[in-house]
Amino acid sequence: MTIKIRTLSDLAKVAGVSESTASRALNNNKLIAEKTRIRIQKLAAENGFKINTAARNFRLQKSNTIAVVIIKSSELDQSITDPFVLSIVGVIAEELRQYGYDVLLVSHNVDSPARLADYFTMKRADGLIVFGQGDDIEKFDELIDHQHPIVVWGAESDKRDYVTVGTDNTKGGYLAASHLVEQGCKNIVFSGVLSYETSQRYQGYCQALQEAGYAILEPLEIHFNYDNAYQVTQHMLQKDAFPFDGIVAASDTIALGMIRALNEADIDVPKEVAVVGYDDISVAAFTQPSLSSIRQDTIAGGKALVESLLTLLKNEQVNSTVLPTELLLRKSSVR
Amino acid sequence: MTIKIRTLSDLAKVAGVSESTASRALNNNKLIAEKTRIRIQKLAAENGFKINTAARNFRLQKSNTIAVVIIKSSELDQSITDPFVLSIVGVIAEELRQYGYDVLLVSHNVDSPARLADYFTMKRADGLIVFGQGDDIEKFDELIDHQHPIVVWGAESDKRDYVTVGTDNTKGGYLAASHLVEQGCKNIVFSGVLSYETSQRYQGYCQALQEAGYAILEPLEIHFNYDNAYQVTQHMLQKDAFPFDGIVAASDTIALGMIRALNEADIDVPKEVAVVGYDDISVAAFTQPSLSSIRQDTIAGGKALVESLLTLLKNEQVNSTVLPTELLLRKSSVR
DNA sequence: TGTAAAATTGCAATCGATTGCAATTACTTT
DNA sequence: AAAGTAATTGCAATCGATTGCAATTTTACA
Repeated sequence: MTIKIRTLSDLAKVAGVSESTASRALNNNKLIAEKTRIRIQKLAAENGFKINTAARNFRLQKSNTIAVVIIKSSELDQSITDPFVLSIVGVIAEELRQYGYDVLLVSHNVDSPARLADYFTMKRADGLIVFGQGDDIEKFDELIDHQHPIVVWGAESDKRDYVTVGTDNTKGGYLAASHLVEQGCKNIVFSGVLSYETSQRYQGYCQALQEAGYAILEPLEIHFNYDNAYQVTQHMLQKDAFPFDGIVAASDTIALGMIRALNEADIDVPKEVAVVGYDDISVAAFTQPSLSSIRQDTIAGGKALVESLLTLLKNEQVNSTVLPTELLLRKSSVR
Repeated sequence: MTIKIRTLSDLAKVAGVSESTASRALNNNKLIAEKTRIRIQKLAAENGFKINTAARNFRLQKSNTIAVVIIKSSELDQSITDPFVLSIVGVIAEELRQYGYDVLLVSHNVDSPARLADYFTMKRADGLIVFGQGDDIEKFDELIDHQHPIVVWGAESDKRDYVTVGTDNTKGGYLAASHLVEQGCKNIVFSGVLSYETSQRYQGYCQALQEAGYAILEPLEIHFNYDNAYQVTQHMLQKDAFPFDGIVAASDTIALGMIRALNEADIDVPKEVAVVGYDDISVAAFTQPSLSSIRQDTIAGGKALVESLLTLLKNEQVNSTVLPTELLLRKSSVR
């Protein structure tokens, strides 16, 4: 190896062929005689030559990259560190790798002037998987340009027709709330700021309470992170402003933060306050007490997101997916 | 807006200037008169023109991207879905965003023929943050080319001088094991396959047992995932081959999987078997029983990784970081 | 052997942005 | 007003790979 083969042109020179031949040989183009192809491929391998992806992608006008966008709806929204989101991201990354795609992990502020379509015009991604419809679905819908291959985790929007993958949130909220009703809770509150997705859970909650003839309460303004849930609850307890005996939490993280505050205030869960979480993150079964939760299957979810997106990339139609959901009963809610 | 401004050349044409001027104007180059700059920037903004990153990065020969590489040391290694790793990845993503870098999330098989340096020659990343030294440090060290900006999460290697960020694993193992000794455990086992990082924890464990004059056991071959830990433990229990009264687990995930199996076999934790985990993942405080654990601060870790890498990218020297670590006592180990 | 068809290979344009250097225009200053 | 300096702007090459089409070589067949 006298000179370092850095570019395709170097490779071609050493092989004594033209750049076009070298390029075609590496891409296994049948236009090139098999003998030549093998010779050049071997030469490349021996000299550790790798194609320059940046140049290649630029020329081909595609990025071979899928951006996983996690939308921050506020400064307090730490969904990028939420175990549920991260675990589904892990699944997506692994899945896309098998299809040869790179994964760009991005967190995006709703209020940022940049729009999601920019990822395409800037040629940074061939497709988008988006988390976090946020609280303002109109604003979110504007972000989405369904001219492009985009799949959203969450709830279907009536107004627009982008593809979503998610679980039946209304049913989830309903299951959680009606279970608490059955357990004899009288003062059931929904806990979590209303995003588009969680507002459907809240709808389900409302429906269950209505059927039971109970008063429907305003949801607690708690953000999707553990600390906020803990602090807000602690604060309410200190002010003696916590009259609830049942909680439908919008995420397990929220549920756990609240339970911690309750524990510390010596309030028994589930006897004094019964709690149902949402997501069924992997540790829910091991919390103290173990956490009843509405299951959202991250593996099925991640796979469905990827599959739908890949189909869109092939310019084929895809319908939104609603994954089955169920209530897992554990100790935090069963008296 | 009669014609769509797609490229810099379009923009220049509409603005009535040359491409060079347009380019410089967008980059706020002082060579261009302020009036012109503002005019062109406004034009670009009004027409939603965004620079083509692919073209730009290609021309500039950099990617503006950091690859976060999670190395799979075997098919059973699911570290990309481990909450500890994912949560630190979340921190990294958020941190790098603030510095304007994109994050490429990659899982990489140790046995894959591709080498990490390929990410550079292929111009896919300007720098690498790597997780998972695996069990074969020699093999790993070969992967790492310290000509390039690479920061590794884990333990320092004696042989090579790449930059690492991690916690004091020997101390962690020591703290965990000697605590179990204090609790009166006689038959303490270390649980988790020995990677380079965990073997240091095992060292610490050995040291503690030695000081106590106890027999040192072979570590349990459990992979870094919840299910494997659960299954292996369950299997041992069924075969009546679980003679331990103390467990130093190599991760919280492992600890939780084992505790689940113990719980189901009606073995009391901590009375019959005391358990200490590792990582202090966010839910450790809420498990049943709450999990004693060696803390690894993901926020400090993520920030240190990013900071070190950015320094390397500036062609400056960085030393490896060993973050402080501590034992958090909870119920799983305190009798 | 001659010629048409098939199989290989090469030429040169192209993707879109950046930048050194040259060219032009605008100011100063005498 | 001339000449020199400073401030702007434009020309054209460049980054590395791909690909339509033309050119060349090989094969087939009469």
